[in-house]
Amino acid sequence: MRKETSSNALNEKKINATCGMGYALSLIGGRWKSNILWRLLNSDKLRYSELRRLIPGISERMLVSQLRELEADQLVLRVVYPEVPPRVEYALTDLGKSMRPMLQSISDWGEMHRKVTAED
Amino acid sequence: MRKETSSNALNEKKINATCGMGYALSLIGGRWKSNILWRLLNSDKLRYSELRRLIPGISERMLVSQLRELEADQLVLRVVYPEVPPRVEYALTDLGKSMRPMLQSISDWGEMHRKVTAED
DNA sequence: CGCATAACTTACTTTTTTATCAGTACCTGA
DNA sequence: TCAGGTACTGATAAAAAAGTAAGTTATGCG
Repeated sequence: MRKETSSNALNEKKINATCGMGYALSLIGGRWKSNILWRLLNSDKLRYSELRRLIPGISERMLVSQLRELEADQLVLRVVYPEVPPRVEYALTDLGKSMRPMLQSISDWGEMHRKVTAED
Repeated sequence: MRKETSSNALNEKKINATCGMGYALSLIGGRWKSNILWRLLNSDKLRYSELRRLIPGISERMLVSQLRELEADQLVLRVVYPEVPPRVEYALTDLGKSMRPMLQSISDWGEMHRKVTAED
């Protein structure tokens, strides 16, 4: 759980309140979020079980919690079909889709950095 | 300290090895890094004490450790002047400067997201 | 009835990251 | 000689993030 009054939490809050960059990173910075977002950017929508299969190594707990956070931040839409067995589909919202150029530039820069520093 | 063989560490390693985005985020994702990088982007070079003053709330230990990581990742250059009292200046490397468009796009998107979600 | 299935929960532990706070070395000017 | 500035280091503790493993729910099918 989060302790809202710790220096830790307060520092994070202060940073995010003043800096768009810190704020944005807090939204996409979870361990598995980039991976999840990447999958969703490349396919219209995905079921929970598809995401689980596509992302090797992720636990159910992590998959759910990252999805819930993305949903709370209005980046991902969760659609439940009242069937048995259940079916739940995840898709990017418009706000989520607006991340594409940013995510692309992060990805490109990362690959560039990796290449450049590998030469040493 | 880091335990290189934990599932946690292995997961991170695997993600970063395959995904430029995860890799890039691991370089700029520290609590204070965006702040430090922002300052350095906006001024040619800064002394340790200037950074400390510019970034309210950061502890010396955090400032040093974040700078050291940035240095290890070849994003920041550390120049020591053998004077008394000591003078140490930090500046972005060329690789560091190459982050500007990426950081700008992260920042812009963050501000946009904040504005849009504040309307609810 | 009892099993299978999808999409989760819950309880708990481990690992990682941040914070706190007290040093250190060096010379200098008073 | 002694306080003061600069740029740190180290030990320890607190907080947060991530991982592990075992439930849960609802229902259609054999």
